Amino acid sequence: MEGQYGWGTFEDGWRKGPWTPQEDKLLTEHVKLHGEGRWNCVSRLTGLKRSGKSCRLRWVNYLRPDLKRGKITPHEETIILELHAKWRIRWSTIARSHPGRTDNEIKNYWRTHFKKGKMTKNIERARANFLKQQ
DNA sequence: AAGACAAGCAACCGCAGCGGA
DNA sequence: CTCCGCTGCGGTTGCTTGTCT
Repeated sequence: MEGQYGWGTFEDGWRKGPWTPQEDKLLTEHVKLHGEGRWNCVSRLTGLKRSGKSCRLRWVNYLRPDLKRGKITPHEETIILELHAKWRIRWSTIARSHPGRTDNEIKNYWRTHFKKGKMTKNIERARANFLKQQ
């Protein structure tokens, strides 16, 4: 298995950096077999040299079968704006209310599209709409 | 064609909360 | 009650890709 890890490095016995298709496969099979959770056991059970933290992140943000992937549509953007008006920076809560998208994805989208003063009017409008519905 | 810069995104880090021993 | 390990969350970093000059 040596030599196929790209630039990933080892630290304290754990591998870090980008995931390989082999690692993805191992993790996917593990979740299929044992379900989500018990992330700290994944390395022991599968032989993956990844921390539980890293495994959970990879699964939640990339491997989950119900993920939509692809670009965020204007409709989804509106939903995100409204949810943000409601929950502010509770990304995980927003993600749960918006199936198919991850908190990391929403957070990244927000930071690149809205944060730097861009589309402030839209954000305000969404917040006003939300408050009106209260 | 090539270098500089910006945007997008995957992944890591530190911390807090929770539950079991 | 306290300690410790595990999980989840929000913030941040840095690599990759696209665009501009």
